[in-house]
Amino acid sequence: MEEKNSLASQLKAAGRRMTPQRRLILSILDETGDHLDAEEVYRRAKKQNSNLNIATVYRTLGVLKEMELIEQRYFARDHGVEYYESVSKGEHYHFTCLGCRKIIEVETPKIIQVQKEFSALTGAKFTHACVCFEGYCASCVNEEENLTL
Amino acid sequence: MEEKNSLASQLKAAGRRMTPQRRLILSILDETGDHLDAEEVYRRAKKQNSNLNIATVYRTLGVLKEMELIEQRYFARDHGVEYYESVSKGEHYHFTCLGCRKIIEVETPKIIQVQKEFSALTGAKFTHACVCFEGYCASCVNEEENLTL
DNA sequence: CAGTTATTGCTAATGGTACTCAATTGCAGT
DNA sequence: ACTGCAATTGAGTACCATTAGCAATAACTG
Repeated sequence: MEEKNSLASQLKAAGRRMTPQRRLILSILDETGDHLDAEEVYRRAKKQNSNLNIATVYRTLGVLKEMELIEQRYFARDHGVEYYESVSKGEHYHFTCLGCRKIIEVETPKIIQVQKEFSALTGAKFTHACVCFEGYCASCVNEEENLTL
Repeated sequence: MEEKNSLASQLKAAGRRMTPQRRLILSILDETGDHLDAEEVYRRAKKQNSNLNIATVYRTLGVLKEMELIEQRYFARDHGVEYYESVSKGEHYHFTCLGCRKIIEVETPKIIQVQKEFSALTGAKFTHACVCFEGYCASCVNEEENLTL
């Protein structure tokens, strides 16, 4: 309830309003550990509000992103689609397995280091880094080897 | 001519044919230092072959990528569009300035290090890393400061 | 030179996202 | 609680980069 109040007041501060749709969509992204695209958010949300429209999902994802409550991601397998995840997780990156489509999260301080070095060198200021890795996970590498033998 | 022969035979090896359109499109990507999207490749190529069709550009970019003669890039400013550049350059990444839209190339071994560490840790095999940075370059940072003062 | 088949050009389709607009709803002030 | 107004919604449509289908053309083989 604390959370809802804070969300409502954050919205208000930005001249926006709290609506059931927004609450619903944010709760879906907060509760899942997955990375969802607009379509999947829509599918899940529609179960609880069958009247919901996909346009509202896109709009809501937009405002939640603007308020930095969720983050936009792209995955190597499909750069044409935007995925979202809640910001509550720490800084991390994504490895997509081309074999089984699994997404493995990669934690490393090195990306931040690159940013710092580049900033120090050039004076540039970073706002965002999009990093996605692509390849085959250990078990898919093994399967592939078995096939080619 | 050595090059053309090797390209032709590479194509042949893959059951493909050499065509003037393919030669033209590859030469454009080879000669420019820029990052071009399909539309821009099309615009430039059309000057030399006014009959060329955009679908051919997309198809050709596809085969050149498959043959690893060019690489696909995405930039933070516009993830909905694919950009291409010739592979002749070394490993590098891109920083897009949100102020002036300039693209600065970032060279660092750290990304490769991340891949190696992750591979060692999990046994995964990398095929590709998509890294794009976004922010403001030094001169745009300065301008911004002047504005807000 | 002829036959096979990859490739081209054209056009229409696709798919994710954004826009328009009338109807609805949240909320501040009464 | 009631009103007024601006923000939001749902529905439909538009948009734009990319892809697919297909008949005509052209590149390589013998």
